[in-house]
Amino acid sequence: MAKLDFSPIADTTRRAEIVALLRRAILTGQLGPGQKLNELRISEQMRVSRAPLREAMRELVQEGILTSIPYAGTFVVDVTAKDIIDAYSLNKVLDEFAIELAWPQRDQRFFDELDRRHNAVKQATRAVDTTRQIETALQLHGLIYEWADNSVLLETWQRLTSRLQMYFALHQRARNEPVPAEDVHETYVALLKGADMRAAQRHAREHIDLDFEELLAYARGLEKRASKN
Amino acid sequence: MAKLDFSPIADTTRRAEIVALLRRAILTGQLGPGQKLNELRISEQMRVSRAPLREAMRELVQEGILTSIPYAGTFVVDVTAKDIIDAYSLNKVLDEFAIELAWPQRDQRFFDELDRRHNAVKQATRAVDTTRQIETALQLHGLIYEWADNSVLLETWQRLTSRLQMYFALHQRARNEPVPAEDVHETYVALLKGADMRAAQRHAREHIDLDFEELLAYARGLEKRASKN
DNA sequence: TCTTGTTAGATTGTCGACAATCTGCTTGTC
DNA sequence: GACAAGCAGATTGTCGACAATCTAACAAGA
Repeated sequence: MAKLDFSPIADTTRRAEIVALLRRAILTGQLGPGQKLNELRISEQMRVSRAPLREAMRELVQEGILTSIPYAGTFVVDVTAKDIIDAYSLNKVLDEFAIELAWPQRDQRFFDELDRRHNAVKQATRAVDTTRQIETALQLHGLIYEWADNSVLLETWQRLTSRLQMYFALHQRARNEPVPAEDVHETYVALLKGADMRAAQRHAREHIDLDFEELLAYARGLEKRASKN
Repeated sequence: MAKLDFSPIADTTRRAEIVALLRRAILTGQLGPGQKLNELRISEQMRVSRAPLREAMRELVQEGILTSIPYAGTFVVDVTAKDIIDAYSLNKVLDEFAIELAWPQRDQRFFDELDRRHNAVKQATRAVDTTRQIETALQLHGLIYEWADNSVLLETWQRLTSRLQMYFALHQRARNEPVPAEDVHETYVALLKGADMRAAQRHAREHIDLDFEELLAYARGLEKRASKN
């Protein structure tokens, strides 16, 4: 009999679906930073009672994309330039570590998956679907974390990714120009297939710094607008 | 008029208190790994309804010390040897990064706080209060993260600390012998006051590895006992 | 005019009850 | 005796209502 792997069945609780809905709304920028989440209004819109909604919100608070003030409300986290800097500098460190751990684990399945995700990025780029472009790029990026075989590291990166995705979405949304169609991941993929680990680590840093400049400019804009308070 | 800083007022929601109670119970080992948390029973014991209790549990699930299976229950996370290895290896990386960031930020207040926390450890050691000993040691350790001025890094470390504290508590609980009374932090503190950053980073790694060996032995014991399933 | 007290409305926090789901046992059938 | 169906019992998930708290507008007094 052939060995068959079943994937976990879908979460069947409203709570889990609400979490997914809210997270998506936040990470795509439909819910902007600082915006308040009115429990009654949202629960009515979703045709759900406040109990599972509130539980879902608690999860997202711990996930770091919502913040809660007792008796005042729950809000989408504010994004400051420093937050972005902090997230990115940590991401660099984690990247280096992840590559180091994943390096000896690379196998055929790794390379196949690498190509698959790379193609997904290219496809989203061609389709000019910016949201999906961000998603796929982060998934490509996350491969080394999945292969690093360190659950705590993976979990940490996934948390960080939530924020990065949010930052990128805000950035994309802010500038109306279409996203560059060129593929910036070609070198990264090639290096991960190669034999020079140090080179891969170095490139991960530099590649990140690339988009970083743009993102920072956007963040500084946010800073200024924050003075409107 | 003298400048006066007020600290934020205490959380006044039941939820927050429940979170604190549960976290403490788990981190001190009163609630062991794999143990199920019966909502009705706990809510009755705490004289609280299930709503805030469940919200509190959602937070702790996201914090990584509880795990939830829909319609089955919420349990204290299982601890495997690999979890401990993973947490520690990540901790090393984060430590190096934190020291690097905190290094130029060191000032008189840093040194004062360093001594204060170091004394707290020594006092707990003299009093043979193992729980407090773990707490204070982690707080001493956390100083570099607080001074690193990177909110994402600090948050990440605090999550990691939850687990480390849990692991240590389990370890301490497992062995009945009293904790060594000698002070293993003397060198660490001295190095943080010194001028050689690399040396401090190196020592952080080695110092961690010290307790690590013991902890790992305990973890492997857990592994074996897990076969009782 | 500025400050302080009051009040109404809205929103969050909490509660008790009901619905959905799981687990283990019993029952019946072969 | 083995095995599937079905039935309690317990537990989690969800709901609607009530209590506690905050906010903002307004009134009263210095």
